[in-house]
Amino acid sequence: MLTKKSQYAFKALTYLAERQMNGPVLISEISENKKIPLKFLENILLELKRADILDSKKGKGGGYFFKVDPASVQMTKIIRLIDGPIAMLPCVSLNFYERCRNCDENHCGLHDVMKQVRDATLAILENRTLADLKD
Amino acid sequence: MLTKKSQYAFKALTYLAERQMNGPVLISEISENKKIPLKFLENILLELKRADILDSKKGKGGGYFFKVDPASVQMTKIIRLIDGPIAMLPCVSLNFYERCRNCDENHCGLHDVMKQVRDATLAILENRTLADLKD
DNA sequence: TATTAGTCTATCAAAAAAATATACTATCTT
DNA sequence: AAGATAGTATATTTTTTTGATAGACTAATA
Repeated sequence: MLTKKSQYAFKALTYLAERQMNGPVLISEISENKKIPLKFLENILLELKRADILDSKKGKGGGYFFKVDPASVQMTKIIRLIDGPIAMLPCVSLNFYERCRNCDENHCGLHDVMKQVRDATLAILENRTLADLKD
Repeated sequence: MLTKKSQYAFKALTYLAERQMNGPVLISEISENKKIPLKFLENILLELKRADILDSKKGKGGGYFFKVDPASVQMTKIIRLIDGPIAMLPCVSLNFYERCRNCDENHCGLHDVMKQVRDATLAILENRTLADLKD
């Protein structure tokens, strides 16, 4: 399951993507429209800014906006940034790999199945970008 | 990510599947061999018994054993029993569905993608049973 | 220089996950 | 029938993660 945090992130990003042309968007506007707790949203947007996906401007007329083309950001990037691993087991994760104790990855049936699930999942998510998420 | 609890469940079930012929297996034997906290394992096995996957015998010569053919139990059954939903969003879950507020499922891009991920995942997991998990 | 709006860091609360404790019941052996 | 074996049933505790909030600070603009 995705956490609420990453769901909020996707909603906020979708909102921003749709308003690309209108210049910077206020955190408070996103918060109200998408029903996301303001302070929580601040943290999320900041994280997305630090990851160079968004940028922001302070003061009057300020707000958040995309630093890069939404179509260039894979969904996997957001999930991994906010939630962490996409795979169902640490020993099968590409970006957050951890070896599993008590079982040999070469002969572990669970490992094999979960690797297949991971690949099937990535095949879909890597072909989707933030531009594909219209609400 | 699967919880440790369901990972433990899979390990224990694999161990039991491999020892089908030898009669009932002690909880303590599984616990030691698979390095699963004994008391935690007791709860897990009990849950699997209540779900009619395992059965048990008390007293000397007792222990746990399969009630049904391991080949007849899909992996999805275990995951849903122990962890709950397989889907990445509640609004896309078949067995634990919850409607999402603040977005229309018919026009939500996130919804669509996650539905595809769910289907791809299930396509794999529904074709695997406990008999496929050799360690 | 006042106002606007994002930044930073810390903290808190609630929920979920992981583990443990304790008393009880059924079954087998002698 | 007694004693040992081994699962049953609940409850509690601890730890981690998630979700949310607070408050002081900084940059930009009019």
